[in-house]
Amino acid sequence: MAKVSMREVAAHAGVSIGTVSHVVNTPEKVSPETLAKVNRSISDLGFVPNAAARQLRSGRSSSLGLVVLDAANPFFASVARGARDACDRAGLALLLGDSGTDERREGKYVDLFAEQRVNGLLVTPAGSDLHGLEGASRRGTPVMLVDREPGVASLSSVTVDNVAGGRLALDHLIAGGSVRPAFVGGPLTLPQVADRLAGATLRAHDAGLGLEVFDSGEQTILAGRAVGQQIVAMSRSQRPDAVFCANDLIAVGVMQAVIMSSGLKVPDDLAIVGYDDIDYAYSTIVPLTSVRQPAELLGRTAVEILLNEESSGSTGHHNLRFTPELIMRDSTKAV
Amino acid sequence: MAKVSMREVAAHAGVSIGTVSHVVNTPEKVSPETLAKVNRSISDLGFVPNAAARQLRSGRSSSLGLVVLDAANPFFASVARGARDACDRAGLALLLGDSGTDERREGKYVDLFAEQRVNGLLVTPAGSDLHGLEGASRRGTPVMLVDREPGVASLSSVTVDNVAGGRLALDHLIAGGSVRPAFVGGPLTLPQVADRLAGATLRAHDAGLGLEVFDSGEQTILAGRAVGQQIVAMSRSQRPDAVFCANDLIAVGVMQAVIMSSGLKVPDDLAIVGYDDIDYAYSTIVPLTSVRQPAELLGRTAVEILLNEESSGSTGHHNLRFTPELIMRDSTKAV
DNA sequence: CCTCCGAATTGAAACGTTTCAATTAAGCTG
DNA sequence: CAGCTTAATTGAAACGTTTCAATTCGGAGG
Repeated sequence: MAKVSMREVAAHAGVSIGTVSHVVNTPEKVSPETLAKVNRSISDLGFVPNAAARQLRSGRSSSLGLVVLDAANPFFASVARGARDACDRAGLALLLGDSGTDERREGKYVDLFAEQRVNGLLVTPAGSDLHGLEGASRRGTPVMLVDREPGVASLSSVTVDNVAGGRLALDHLIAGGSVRPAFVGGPLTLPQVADRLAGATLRAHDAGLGLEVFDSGEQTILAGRAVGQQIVAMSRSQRPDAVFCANDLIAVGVMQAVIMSSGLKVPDDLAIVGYDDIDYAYSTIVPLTSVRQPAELLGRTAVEILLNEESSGSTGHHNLRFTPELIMRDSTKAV
Repeated sequence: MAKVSMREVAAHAGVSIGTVSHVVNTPEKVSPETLAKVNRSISDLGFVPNAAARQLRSGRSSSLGLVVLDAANPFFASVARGARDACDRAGLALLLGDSGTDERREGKYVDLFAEQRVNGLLVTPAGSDLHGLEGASRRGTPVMLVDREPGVASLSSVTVDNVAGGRLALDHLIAGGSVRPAFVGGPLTLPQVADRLAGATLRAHDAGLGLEVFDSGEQTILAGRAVGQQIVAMSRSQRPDAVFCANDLIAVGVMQAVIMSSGLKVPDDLAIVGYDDIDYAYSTIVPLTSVRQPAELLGRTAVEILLNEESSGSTGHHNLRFTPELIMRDSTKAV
């Protein structure tokens, strides 16, 4: 209870403070008897080292900060898991912040982590303004963008190619015989959504097809279901024969609408492709075909690059882009 | 880049270090001109206060630690959100640790947070052994159990009454006309699951009914679907007419199995009650009746009690138990 | 013109570690 | 047993803040 520092432990064990420090950090350089004696005092007194003092003196923090848009989103949960694994392996602690897509809160976490002198900062920015992050980087906290291209900003990043993902999805739908594909997603201002749509549009045009766009507004099951009901209500000749959804939750919603409708069947009347390949995708009524993003790998790699840049003291920036992969299941026709 | 401390700022602005500290912490006690001058130096030099030094000197950490079983589980995501809101309001930062139901990792986080001198620690313990937490508490880090009764351990806690929850679910099923209810859940060794089953069994017996138990092993959609297929395959006379699932994911799995089967309908042939009322429960094909736990409230209250005990310096322990609530939707028959 | 007051600023002492040069002890070698 | 070498321990100086008593300064009151 009463604060107990190395001073008290040293007094209790009859050694110097320096020796106590050695016992805690480099026990192999201490004689066995002293080691035992000091360790006994430590547990007798209930000594807990003070991280602040240690860090102040040594300069090391042995932790990393991660700021995500929404910790409850399965995609980010996976990213966080990958980052955590990489940190574990490097003996670092991972501090997690959830911005809730709020730029103000994001800034608060960035400042907090910078003051903690974390070894590095992984951020999926909520807004379009990256100046704050560039500032933090300039002030000495290495910053890495996750799932976001740096654009003109001079920052490192790890991303997944969203344009390629959109192309991949349309490839598959067209190969399956679709002549009237559509896109469901939103908000269309989100870089991730816009790029997926761009890739899909490109591929459709290549095949001489159009691509009708349904703006779902949000990326939720409910929003998807609303669009799905709209699609189901269309006349047979107007109705798309396949949809590419910007995210699995939207896809699940569309699927629900189709299945609830009396007559239509997935994939015969409407083929569906989702995005992210979240764990739940595998468990939908009709297992969902989806564009998989290597979420865990994204998190893991971000950490590894960060630590690498740091130890090599390299000044340049790394921008790594992964390629997504199509996971075929029953919600689309086999090729 | 080059380390810049208050010393450099003071030199650059031509004032003393103490004044710089005042500018940062109590700007109202500094003359306007000095304030402006120093603030300018701060941004010119890119000064970022060192949290370690501040904390070492002041003793305050202004942060709280939360260790959950699984950050990807929607229930814990809600708990974390509630805790975060309460922390925001108190001007504290929330540090999140994910034990992944691994006692070793949990211990690592507890130690880490204790060394950081967090103001308090919220933990949902992975194992049955609470001695480590009692130790941390004795050594000066206030500990609060979340969603776990302290048993003989002398710790504070915030929980939801699982026995009452089970009773509530069966109440509703029986009122809806069920004469052959069943329970689906697992592992049965998990305190939360065992208590829900106990409450349900009690209520069924009160009504002179039995309660068949299906052990799902895990709490996932897939595990639930497996049990569901088993139920669907039973003869009409053997088959339960209603199931109470220990968790919403299991319930979703059971529902999928029933809907995929040709003939059966929810709730007419099988009524289903879930547990947790996760956001997805509202979005299933047949909206799911569920026992709601006040997850956000749990997190928020845990933080508030912790801060309260601390400021009042009370030595006693508080054990608060919430009562769950039934949310009726279409997966059960209206009463 | 002297005194006294409040506001603004300063100086220096902690806070609890790590780290490294310096010291002591102890064991070998010849 | 003198002279070395190595291992174990010690002492003291940082690290970058906060905090508080002490100081300075410009007026207001007498």
